[in-house]
Amino acid sequence: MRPTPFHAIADPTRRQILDLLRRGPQRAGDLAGRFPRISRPAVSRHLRVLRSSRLVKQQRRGRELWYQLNAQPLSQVESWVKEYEMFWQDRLENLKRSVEK
Amino acid sequence: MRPTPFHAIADPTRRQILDLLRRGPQRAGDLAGRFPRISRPAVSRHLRVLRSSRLVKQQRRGRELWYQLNAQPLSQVESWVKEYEMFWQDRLENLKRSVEK
DNA sequence: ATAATATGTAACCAATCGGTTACATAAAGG
DNA sequence: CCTTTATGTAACCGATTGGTTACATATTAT
Repeated sequence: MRPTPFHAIADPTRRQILDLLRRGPQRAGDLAGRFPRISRPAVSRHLRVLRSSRLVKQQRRGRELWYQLNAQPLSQVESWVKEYEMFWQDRLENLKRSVEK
Repeated sequence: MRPTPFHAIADPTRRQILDLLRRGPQRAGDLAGRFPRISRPAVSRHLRVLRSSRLVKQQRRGRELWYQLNAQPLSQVESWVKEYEMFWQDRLENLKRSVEK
């Protein structure tokens, strides 16, 4: 079962990993090094979730594994959230809508 | 502990509840009625999660409880995702960025 | 008062999650 | 070859999740 991007970004560590990858591809070990409080295998498993939801791609280079951001699936999240924009952009409009009902 | 909006929208049923509430306030029972496959108490607990992450507000009207969308916390999700827009909008740019590194 | 209606909560359960330590695998270096 | 380095996986564990059924509470109707 492929986790939805909604599920993948629910975890704060996974969001942080994606944030790090915006600066460019990184090795698995480098990423793990950024999280002093959790073990390398834990990060490795977060990477697996991100991989299976297609948010990152991996590429072997010798014995190193480089992870690269693939933001595409996030467009699904954006388009969902976008439908809610009008509801917080002005509250008057929101209120009006409710009253009309 | 207040769940983040990221966590709240990770569950598909909760997203659907929010979708329903875009059309206007609804009673707890009406919402539950929209989900034939899961029990009313289950929906009630999803509502509790949404409540504690401030995505809905409730209002008593006699013996009915009306739920209303409060989209505000979703702006947090939107602004996070927004930072990734450029990464899927054109892949050439994305590729260039990687190569520069 | 009593019953009916609308809704939340408690107790329980199996599945999933996120972490750990120990082990497996694969490539590079001496 | 054997060792080191980089990384994933397995087994295990306690906490959380999402569902269920049974019960509690509050408000309206008879």
